[in-house]
Amino acid sequence: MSSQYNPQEIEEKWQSQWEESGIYRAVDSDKKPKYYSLVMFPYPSGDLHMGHMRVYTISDVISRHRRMLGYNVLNPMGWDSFGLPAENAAMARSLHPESWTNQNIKFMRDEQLKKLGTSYDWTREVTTSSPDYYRWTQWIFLQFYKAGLAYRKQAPVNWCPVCETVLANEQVEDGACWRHPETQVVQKQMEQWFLKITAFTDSLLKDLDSLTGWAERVKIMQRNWIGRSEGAELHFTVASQSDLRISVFTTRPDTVFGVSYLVLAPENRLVAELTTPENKEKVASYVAQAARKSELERMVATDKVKTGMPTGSYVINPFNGESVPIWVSDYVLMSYGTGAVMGVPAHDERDFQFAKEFGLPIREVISPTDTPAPELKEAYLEEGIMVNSGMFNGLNSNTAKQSIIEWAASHGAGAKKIQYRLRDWLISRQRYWGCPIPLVHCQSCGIVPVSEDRLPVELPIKGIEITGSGGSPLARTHSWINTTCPRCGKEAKRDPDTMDTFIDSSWYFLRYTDAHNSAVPFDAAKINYWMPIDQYVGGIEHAILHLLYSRFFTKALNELGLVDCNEPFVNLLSQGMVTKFSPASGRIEKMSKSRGNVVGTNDFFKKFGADSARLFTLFAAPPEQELEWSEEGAIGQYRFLARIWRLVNDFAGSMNPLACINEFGSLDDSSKDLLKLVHKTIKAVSRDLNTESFSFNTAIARCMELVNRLYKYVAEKTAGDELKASLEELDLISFAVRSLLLLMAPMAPHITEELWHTTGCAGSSSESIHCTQWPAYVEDLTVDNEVELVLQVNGKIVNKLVAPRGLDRQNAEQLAMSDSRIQSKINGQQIRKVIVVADKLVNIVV
RNA sequence: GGGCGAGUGGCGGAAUGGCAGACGCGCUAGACUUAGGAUCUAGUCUUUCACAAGGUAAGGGUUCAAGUCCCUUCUCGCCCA
Repeated sequence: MSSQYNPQEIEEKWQSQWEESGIYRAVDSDKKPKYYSLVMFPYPSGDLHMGHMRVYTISDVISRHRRMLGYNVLNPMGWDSFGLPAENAAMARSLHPESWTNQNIKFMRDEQLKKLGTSYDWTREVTTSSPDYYRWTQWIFLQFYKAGLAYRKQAPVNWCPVCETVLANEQVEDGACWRHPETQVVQKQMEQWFLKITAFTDSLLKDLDSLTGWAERVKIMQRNWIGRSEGAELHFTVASQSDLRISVFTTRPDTVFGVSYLVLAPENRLVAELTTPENKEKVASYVAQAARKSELERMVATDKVKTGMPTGSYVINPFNGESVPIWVSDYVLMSYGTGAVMGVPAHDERDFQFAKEFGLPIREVISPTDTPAPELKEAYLEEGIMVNSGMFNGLNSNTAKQSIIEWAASHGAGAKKIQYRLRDWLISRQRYWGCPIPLVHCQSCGIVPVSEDRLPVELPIKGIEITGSGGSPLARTHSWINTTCPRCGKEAKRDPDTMDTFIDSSWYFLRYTDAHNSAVPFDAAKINYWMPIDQYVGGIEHAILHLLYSRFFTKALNELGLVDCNEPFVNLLSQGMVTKFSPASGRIEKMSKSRGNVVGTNDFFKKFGADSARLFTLFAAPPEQELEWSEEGAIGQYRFLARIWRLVNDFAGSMNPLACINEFGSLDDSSKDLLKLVHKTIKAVSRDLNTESFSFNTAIARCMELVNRLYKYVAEKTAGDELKASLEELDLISFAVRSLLLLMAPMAPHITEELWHTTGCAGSSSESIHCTQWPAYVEDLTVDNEVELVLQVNGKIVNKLVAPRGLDRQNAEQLAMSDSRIQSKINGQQIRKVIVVADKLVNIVV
């Protein structure tokens, strides 16, 4: 008589027992080898759905597996809890961001992550919006400031003139404010804080090569983001002011003889200086118009008609002495290179469009044939033979680059330059719900850091009004913004901005190693015991920013002597997103609330249990691929677990918990097959869960095969209603069941724990399956003595036959030749070649 | 436009260059019953009564042998512009 598989009963029971016994707590400096398993921590938005659960499941399986392999596992969890949604929620429901956030954290922790059956060490939980945490975010910022890694400069922000506030990029929709689409957002210059990530450009780029445990595509994305390009900086002297030079960066110095104009970015300070009086009005209005566009809009507009305005000034091309006009256009960005480019219409697409639009000369200087074309229909971008280029004529354009640079260098007209796309990190946010910047602006002393023993600079919680307009809430909170200067004691003001939330998440993994230290951000011994992270799991959407910033922080802290490691994440698994059919669009899309295609966690857990949900997300697709949620598929996993439940419960009375079979003994053929299958399954699942592959889907498939085989075996040994098996055979079944439970334990932690106890495997000390050693297999028992040999003629399968394992070349060939079907296929033709693949096939080529 | 990746049954997906479609979902038939969101058994790429033949987006190539490697084309996805 077996009871029904009732997941909600056993899952809740084990979750509370695990919590009580504290089996998932990591031990600092334990003798066992350490394993730091990390999953990207969530923003506490309030409600996780099945789509979110995938990443936590994957990371949890890895952690549990490693624990069973004998590692001292650190598997922590926390909350990336600063950010705009909390402010929006505060506005929408008149709740304080702090209470809204804390409420969400409680629900997500207790009702969602814990109910998934995760094995986190909750004693190390961190919350980035808690003063205990952001105190150290501020401390690290001050270390960066002292080391010259944080500095201040002017930068544009999105400004809504109606709200009188700064908008985040995601609050700008089609160039308008999200709250009133009729209001155009403008770009406004403000003094803001930057972190000098560019000081680490070389190391961030070069060390990617050492990250062999990262997917190549993620590394490529990072490389592209850093964007190293080799070229030259060339100087053009202004015609009317021989002491003024404009520098441009170009990757194509070989096209310098084709320059027919120079373009300045609208924000370039030289614009005002170089615009002649008769053009002032038009240029000023153009610059104002450009300010309304976001940088993204300007970059994306490659195919659109170019706009621009001549300044009326000219520069001299140092190579040919020509005088060419200076224009202003928004296709040039101030933030990249020097904010000025040379226009070579014949050999650059954007320049070509620009020249066509404004009737500027298009002069070919690189020709595919070495005979100049009469008229170019489009820009020629490839290398070729240089023409119209004075002394460089006839050279190959690619090799001429070097000569051009040398000429420029010897004539004071430029030099070789390596340019990066990566820019310094603007971290000031004109928002409330973020980490305050611990600096004071004093009229007489300037910028003064808050002294470290006065940290944290706490966010004011009371008396805050979040309305979304009238400027930053912090700047309007007089009791907070007004302070005294730490140096001279006179009246001063705090910095009104908060830090980008990417800062909070750039070091959270370091705090987990010593989450409650109130003297330092982390103890040196602890951090160097745990770091670096052995396996990081997270969404591909963070492939660039979060990972790059975290790498930067680690390198900076390493330089400051606070951490020994130089790269935080040894292995990285970027899991694919979860999709589902969305009735709104009629398409399969990423699961999200706004698309209306979410599957809630708790309804599913109640009906089918967390184990079924876990198994389905692991089974339906390999971790790096997209996964389409399917209710039927998930129920299929429930059926699989119920099948295990019945099998094990029915057998529990005959169970020998200690059985471990490593040899055939006097077992019959069918039993031998089962024994081999058990060993094969252990081998396959062990390999599938290994770091390189993480093939959870095939691991589960192997377990299913074992269960199917066990059902058949038990049926074979059953006469009437009774199991008629020898003691040896009962031991075999016991061993199979025990192995199955262990193999499935990381993936389905609740049901395996329950059955581990009902079968008596837990023993008298009642030890958890999750603290039990991962099963071992005997290699000899994973190979078959007889193999199926495939016989081919000219690569076509003719016959298959059973042959003893380890047949040598000659014997295999002989066996094949004597086969009657082979004989008739060859039919006396001449044999040209025979290929034998040991224990697999014989291919006869005629 | 550039970079990267992927195209395999009705569906999700398996397959160190060596038997294509493991495992699951769905479907079909049967059995059984305590009628449950059951369970068990068998079947399920295409054509064919069968023998057999064909089949991994399309076309070409390398190889004794290609889903897998190379080239061209198409489609889709992601990132960058």
